[in-house]
Amino acid sequence: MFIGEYSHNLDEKGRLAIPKKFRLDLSKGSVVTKGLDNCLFLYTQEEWDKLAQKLANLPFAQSNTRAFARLMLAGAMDVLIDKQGRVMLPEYLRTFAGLKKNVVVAGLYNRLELWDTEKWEEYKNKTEKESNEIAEQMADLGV
Amino acid sequence: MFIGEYSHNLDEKGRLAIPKKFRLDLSKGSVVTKGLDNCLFLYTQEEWDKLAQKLANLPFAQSNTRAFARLMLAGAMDVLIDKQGRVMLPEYLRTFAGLKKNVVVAGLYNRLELWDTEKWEEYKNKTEKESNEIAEQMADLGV
DNA sequence: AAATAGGTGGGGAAAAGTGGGGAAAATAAA
DNA sequence: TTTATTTTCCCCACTTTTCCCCACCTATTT
Repeated sequence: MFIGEYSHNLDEKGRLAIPKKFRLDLSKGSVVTKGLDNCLFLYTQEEWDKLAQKLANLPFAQSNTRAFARLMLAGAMDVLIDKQGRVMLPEYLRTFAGLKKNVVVAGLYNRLELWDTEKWEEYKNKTEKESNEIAEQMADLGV
Repeated sequence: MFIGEYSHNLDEKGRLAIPKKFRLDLSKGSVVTKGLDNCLFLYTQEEWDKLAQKLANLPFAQSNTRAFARLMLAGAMDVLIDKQGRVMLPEYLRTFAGLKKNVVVAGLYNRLELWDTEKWEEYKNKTEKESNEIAEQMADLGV
C-alpha cells in the first residue's frame, strides 16, 4: 500500500506525475476528491467504492454530514494515468488545494494526499512539534 | 533480533551502511519512518506491516489521528539494501532526524534506531543519570 | 606483515520525472 | 451538417535521480 513523501511538479497542463511504485495500483482507475486540511485525496477505484458507500449512507438529516458528503462526493472526479504515469487534475481541484507548481504526494496507506508544498511544510512543522503529545494520545490504540 | 550500538557514516548520496549482522533480516524489505525523540525507526517488512495495519484503520475524521497517520505513514519510506549493505535515506527523513555525517545505529529488538551521534550522546548522558529514577517507574510494567 | 572482512567513496548505466509539440477527439459555433 | 476551436492524450527528447559495480581504506586476525 501507499507510504512515503514525494515531491513532484505540476506542469502547465495541470498534469502531475505519480511515483512509479504507486502506478500499478492506480492503473485500473482512480478517483481524486477534496480532502481535509486543504489537500486532495486520491483513491484507487476499490478504496473509493468503499468510501463512497459509507458517505452515501450517512443520515442526511444533519447539516454537517450533508456538507461533508457534498464536499467529498460532488468534489470527486475520476482520473486516468497516462502512458507517462501522470494524472490530469481538473482546474477546480487545483484551485481548491491551492496547488501551484511544487506538489507533495504523500502515501497514507489506502489513499494518496496531494498538497501544495508550502502548506505541507507548514503543517509538518506544526505537527512535528506536537508529535510526542499526539503519540501519547495514540498510546491507547496500541501503537 | 536487533541489539547493540554501532557508529556509521552517511555518505554524500545519503546512504547509510547497515551492520552486517542485521542485513539478512532486512533484506526482504524494510521501512524507515519518523520515530520519537528525533530519531528514525527502521523496521523489517513484517514488523512494519503490523504497525501500519493499526495506523491505517484510524478514522480520518479526527484531526489528531490524521496528524499522527501523516507523521507515521507519509513519514515512512520503504528502503532496499544495496549490494554493499547500505540503505538510501530520503532527504526529508535525514532532515527530520538532523542526520549529518556521524550516525548511530542502535538495535532495539524489533526495530533499529538511527540517531545523529551528537543527539545520541546527549540523550544517553541525560538518561543514564536518571536511569535509577526511570527504573522505579518501570516497576509497574513488570520489568 | 599478509590476508580477510566490513565499511566508504565515486563513476557510469539505467530508470524515473519533466516539458512541450502535435494528432485525435470532443465540444462549440456557424 | 460542416467548420472552427478547445481539450485530451500520446509520443519524443531532455534532465535528474537512483542504483549497480568496482576500487580503496581500515581494522582485526593469523
